Amino acid sequence: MHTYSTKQKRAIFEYMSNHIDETFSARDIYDALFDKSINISTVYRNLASLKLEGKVMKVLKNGSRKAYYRYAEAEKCRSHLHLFCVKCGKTYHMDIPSTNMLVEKVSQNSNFEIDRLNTVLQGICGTCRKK
Amino acid sequence: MHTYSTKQKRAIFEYMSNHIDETFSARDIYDALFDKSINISTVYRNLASLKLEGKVMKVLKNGSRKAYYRYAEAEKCRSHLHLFCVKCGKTYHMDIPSTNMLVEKVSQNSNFEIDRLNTVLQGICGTCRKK
DNA sequence: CTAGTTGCAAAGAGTTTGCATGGCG
DNA sequence: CGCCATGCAAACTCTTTGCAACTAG
Repeated sequence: MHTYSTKQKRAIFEYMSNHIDETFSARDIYDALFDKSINISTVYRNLASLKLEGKVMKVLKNGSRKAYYRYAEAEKCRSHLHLFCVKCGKTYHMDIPSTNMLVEKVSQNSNFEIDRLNTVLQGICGTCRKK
Repeated sequence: MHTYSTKQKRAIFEYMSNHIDETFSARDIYDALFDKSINISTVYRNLASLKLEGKVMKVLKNGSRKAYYRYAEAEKCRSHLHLFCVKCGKTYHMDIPSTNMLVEKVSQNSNFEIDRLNTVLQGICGTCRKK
């Protein structure tokens, strides 16, 4: 099954890639692209499709029952952990050798293979802690 | 606002505490206690209540849009990380130096305060990897 | 052309809520 | 008794799906 490049899909991806590290629900994107009048089903279908392609990452936000998505550079994100600030909604990339090494240590010690692309550490970022 | 100890709440908590480390959706519990004919709304209300009391932990499972809950011993769980196997649904408690170090390293390097009770590392456990 | 994509409306799943009734303390 | 919890049904939110019309390649 081949996949086409439609103006709706391009608009959604363009919007997300212009807002790296912000998380969006399907509704957020629908609203943000209101002027382009893209149907909400189309937003859902394209988010699923972009996720399959590894261009977008799904984030589960605790305390919320809906799904959030954010721009993802698959190759880079597969190698590091992500931090998600429950206050401001930003995603932080922990591409630090010492933490990456620790993730591997955890894998070895527990024989548990961590899925970095789908794991998001929940907490509060430095900026929000100061407030 | 005081809270009462009802037979429904006791049944739900008893069931969960007899199945430590397994995760349950509201529906799972509703079905498991079918003979007690507890209303599904009551299950939801009590899960929320038990969560507030720290007796139960909410788990977001990726790829699913529903919430899962599991028995939690608040004090112990506040100090370690949890691994959730996306294959078998079991939760593992990583009370080992390397994971605790991971949390501290992340805190130091990024000034990010990880919420251990709400963070669940996603992956595949040793047992499932062998299959 | 022709297979994938869109819009629309309707269906589904999971969860929450209002209200009268029931039960804990 | 008084207040909280329960059951029931209805409402809600988020997401998915069927289908006819449309469009990218």
